[in-house]
Amino acid sequence: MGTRTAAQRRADARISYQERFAACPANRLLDRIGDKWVAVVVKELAGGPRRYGELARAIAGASQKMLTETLRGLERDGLVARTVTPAVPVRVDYALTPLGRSLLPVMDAVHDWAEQNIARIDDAREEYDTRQG
Amino acid sequence: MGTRTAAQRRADARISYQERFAACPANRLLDRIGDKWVAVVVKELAGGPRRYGELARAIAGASQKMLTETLRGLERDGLVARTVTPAVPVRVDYALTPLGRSLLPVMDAVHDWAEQNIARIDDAREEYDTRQG
DNA sequence: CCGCATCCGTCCCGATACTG
DNA sequence: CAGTATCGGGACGGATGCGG
Repeated sequence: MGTRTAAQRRADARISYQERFAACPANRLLDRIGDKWVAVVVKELAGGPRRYGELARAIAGASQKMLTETLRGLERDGLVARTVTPAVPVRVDYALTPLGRSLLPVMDAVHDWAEQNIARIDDAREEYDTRQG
Repeated sequence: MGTRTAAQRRADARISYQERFAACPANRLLDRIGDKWVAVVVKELAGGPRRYGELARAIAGASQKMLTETLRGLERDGLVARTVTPAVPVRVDYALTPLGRSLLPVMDAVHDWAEQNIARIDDAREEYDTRQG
């Protein structure tokens, strides 16, 4: 011992890298907003508070499970506020917090770039695909 | 027949929604830049062209497979250019295309927001977790 | 040096059924 | 109305070995 194999050194390097990677704010944010349903939910809530059922109908593509999990995650991160009104039947509202609203310009930047450049990406993709079958 | 069950109607609604979802430029872009290694690779290439081996060493956390797949995906989308120099041994360089460079401000916006607000997210998360064990 | 092929574990996500 | 519980398929991502 005292010496390590190349594989061990690579593994160690990877682990320490993973730690720094996980600590990087930008990566963590992308992990969050890259979640499949976050963008749509945030966009929907940008128009004001919504009840759970309203979201479920507006975002028909998401299963109940994914919608709930997405909302829970956003709530945990302080981007969305969940308000329970005890009544019969129960009423639950979701709304963006100030922190969540501060994220909207970033989402808009992403959205705008996508609108303007998606055609170029599609072209590049098509050419790439035809070039190599 | 002629009538459909509620389950069928829901399934249909979900499918048509999925199609619109997949067609939305912003979602497609997030799908791309949300990929685990895209952000780091783009950031690395922002500093100029890099050889494959340089990228592999700089991004020690990614396996060879993921690095190659990420680069291929970016190349397919026209965000990265791949240049092969026939020699012995072969030399391969990767660089951002103009389209890829136009994405940098967007990535910066994400990065800046993350830098400024990640602490708030961490606080919210900690409070949420302690509140409900 | 650069990358592909293969195998394999994990975890995301959807479908379904049940609760208060 | 607003969830929770559980199960299963399939994609994602990592390790390893071979090929040009």
